[in-house]
Amino acid sequence: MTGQVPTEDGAHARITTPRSARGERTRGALVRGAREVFERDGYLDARITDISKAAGVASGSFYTYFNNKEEIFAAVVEQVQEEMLHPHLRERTGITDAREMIDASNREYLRSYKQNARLMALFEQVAQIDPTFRALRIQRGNAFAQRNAKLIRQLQERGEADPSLDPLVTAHALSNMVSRMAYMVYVLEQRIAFERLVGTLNQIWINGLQLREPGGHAS
Amino acid sequence: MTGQVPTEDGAHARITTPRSARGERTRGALVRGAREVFERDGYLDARITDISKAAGVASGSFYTYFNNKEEIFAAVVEQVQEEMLHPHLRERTGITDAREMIDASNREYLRSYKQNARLMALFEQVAQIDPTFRALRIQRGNAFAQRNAKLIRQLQERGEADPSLDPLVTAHALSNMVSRMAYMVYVLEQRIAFERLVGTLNQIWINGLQLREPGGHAS
Amino acid sequence: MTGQVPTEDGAHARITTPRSARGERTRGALVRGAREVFERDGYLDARITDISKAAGVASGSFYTYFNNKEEIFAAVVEQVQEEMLHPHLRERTGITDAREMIDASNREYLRSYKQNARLMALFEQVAQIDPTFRALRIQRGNAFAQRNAKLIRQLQERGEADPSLDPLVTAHALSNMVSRMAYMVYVLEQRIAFERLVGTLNQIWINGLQLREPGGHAS
Amino acid sequence: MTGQVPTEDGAHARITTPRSARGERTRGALVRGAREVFERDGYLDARITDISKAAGVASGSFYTYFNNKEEIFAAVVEQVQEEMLHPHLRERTGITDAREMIDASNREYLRSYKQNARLMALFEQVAQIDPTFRALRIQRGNAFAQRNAKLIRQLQERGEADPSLDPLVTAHALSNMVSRMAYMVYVLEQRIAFERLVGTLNQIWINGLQLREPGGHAS
DNA sequence: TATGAATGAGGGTTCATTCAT
DNA sequence: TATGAATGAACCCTCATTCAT
Repeated sequence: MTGQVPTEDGAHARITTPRSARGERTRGALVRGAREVFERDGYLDARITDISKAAGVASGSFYTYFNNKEEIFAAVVEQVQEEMLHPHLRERTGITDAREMIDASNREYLRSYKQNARLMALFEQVAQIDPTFRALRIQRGNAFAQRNAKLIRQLQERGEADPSLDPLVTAHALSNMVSRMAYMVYVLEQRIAFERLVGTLNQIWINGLQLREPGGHAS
Repeated sequence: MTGQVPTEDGAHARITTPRSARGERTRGALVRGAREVFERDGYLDARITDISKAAGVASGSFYTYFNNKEEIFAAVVEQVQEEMLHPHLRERTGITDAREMIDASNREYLRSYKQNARLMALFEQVAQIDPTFRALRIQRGNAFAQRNAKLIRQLQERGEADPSLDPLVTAHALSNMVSRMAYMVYVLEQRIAFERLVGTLNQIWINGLQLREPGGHAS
Repeated sequence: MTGQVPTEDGAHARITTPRSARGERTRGALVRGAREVFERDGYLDARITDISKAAGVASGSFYTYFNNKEEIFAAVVEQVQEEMLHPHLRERTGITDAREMIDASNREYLRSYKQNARLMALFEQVAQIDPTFRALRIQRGNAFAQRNAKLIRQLQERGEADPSLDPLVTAHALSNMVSRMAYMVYVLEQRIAFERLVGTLNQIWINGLQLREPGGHAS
Repeated sequence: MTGQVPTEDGAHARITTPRSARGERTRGALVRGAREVFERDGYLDARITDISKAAGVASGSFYTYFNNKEEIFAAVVEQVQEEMLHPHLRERTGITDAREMIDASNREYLRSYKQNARLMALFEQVAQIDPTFRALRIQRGNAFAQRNAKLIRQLQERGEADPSLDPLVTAHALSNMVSRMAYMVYVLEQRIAFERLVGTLNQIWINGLQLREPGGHAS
């Protein structure tokens, strides 16, 4: 399995899944080289030749592992995802308070986005250019929104959130708000201090949902 | 004036501002052709040749009026802006109620976005690809946010909005939320009914700002 | 019409049929250059670059008129056919005697083959390599055999030829014999004197068909 | 001996004649694989890589036994010849009648050609492409014609065949006729029934040579 | 010997841009 | 100005051949 992005036609696939350690090393070098070049030059200006050069291999070696730019980009995405998932152990342990959850979630998202700003810029760009990745993006966004919508519904049922809001649309809207702000601040480099950013976004979530204390009385 | 987007280096500019009526016609045909091709093929896949062909002129004629794809895109943008401003008479006539203003503003924005979805998709794409247009986008976003921030500040001062919110960040966040939802629904074609969309976004604005009745008492 | 060999998909055909005299000249130069290179290097070793070079035009100019080697080869074929048809006024004028007809036909075929040996070699090669041209070859062979079969049938009906022969198979066989000998002698350069060649082939035709004098009695 | 087709320059030959049983096996697998790939893809489109793959060996192993495509093709030819000679015991035992001999010979040739049509197509193709094999083809054709010419001469001397025919040219012509018809019918797949084909060709031989009964008087 | 990955020369093709008419 | 053909730099991709293990 080369990635989540399947090639349309597997018939003539000349791609090799590395069998030897050496192959593994070369493939790795290519993915690292690609990431370097992509981040430096952008997706469009990245030439296969440069990727090979950055990886320190012959230009032809690229084609031992990938068929085209799209495919190696998929590999970069995959690798990055592993990187971003492993360390942070997303499984929030026992956060029950909605406000805390919102803060933790936003904080973590923005921190990670800031950390990987170059990459995130790249993803935005490619999603804009390549239909495959655009589809992937949409998919992920939907999955995420679905989860949040469920949460919102639960809060509404418990009387802790504005019942007039459409849960799914709201989930999408608030998520988009956060991700777009992250883009604006860390990719477009509109300077806003981290805490001010998190704080404001949290507050808009809380206000937006009209979050009330769990067992609380309307203030 | 060829557009708001100046070429970095004017030295080699061989472009002609049409002097004759014939020239005016040719230039116009090119801009119309460009828009057609851009909307059909996207910015990247649009070839100068195709634009000329769509305009019904010889390929070489392109260079009488533009130096490259970027420049004609600027001309398309300019033309579109004129189109979009003229008819709708944006000048809000005496809306004073904040809620009404929010509704009017969001409604008009989404309506126009929906109307021109192809074009908006194009703008998003180009902003992602070309630094000049990206800068333009940022600029416009900032101007818009500034205006909204001022509004929010006024409301806060009048005790009608949550005073804990950072006005500028909030303005950006809520604007981004709306524009991103417009993109999601009308470019990525995630089906959400217009009224549900406007309604939900309005509500999040209102809740988010904790808008209170003008003369109202804190509930 | 670019030739008898249609491109499979006309959708993206960027090929230009020359509109100006200059274009006509360039296209002509390319076809001449192609013929030169094909005859010199063979179909397989002919590089597009070399053809352009031989034509004295930039490498990219090739693609103004042709999409690939196959297409320009078709143009060469077409041009040659015109050349070979025009001058020799094939229209046999009132030959009625079968023997004379056979002699005239074989003589003319072999003469022309000898004259254009390089080209004929090329055609053989390409027919062996490219399905499109192979099909063309078959077609032509069939048409020719059909005509000859009709002739044989007539002779048989008039009692001038061996009635036990299958006319179509015989026509194919005798034609193939001649063309193959032409190939052997003029392409593979197996030295056989022209008159001896024609004479022997004529005789085999005559003997093979058991041609009898028109009104004659079996000798 | 790697084959009858010597490499022009033996200097760099690194080829190994298998010493071990394992080597013998590998070489055999390669030749079999090559035949498979050649028949499937044609000579030109057969890639060394594919041959190795078809043989179930690593791509590098190819070069242990062969230097290039041409050489392994020679090996295929050699192997096939052995196959085609062994079983059919060509040694005609005591056929003395010319007509019988012609029939036996043509019948056997066409049968074998039909049987191995794929391969024969391949040989035709390669003879058209590779000078070495072309030369081989010529050689064989000449040897065969020489033998037949001798036969014809004998018949002429005995007064059993048309004395006006050039024996060598006639031998070539009639052989070419048969082989070309075989090609037409079994490679180009022009449908002609086997018996009709043999019958007609036999008759043309007989008529062509004006074969008379051994002891017969001119009719 | 066998393996399978690495190499890199070689040709194809595109298309922005120039230029003679 | 308009035309449309000519130019050639730039990159992609293939695959025979080599080579370290």
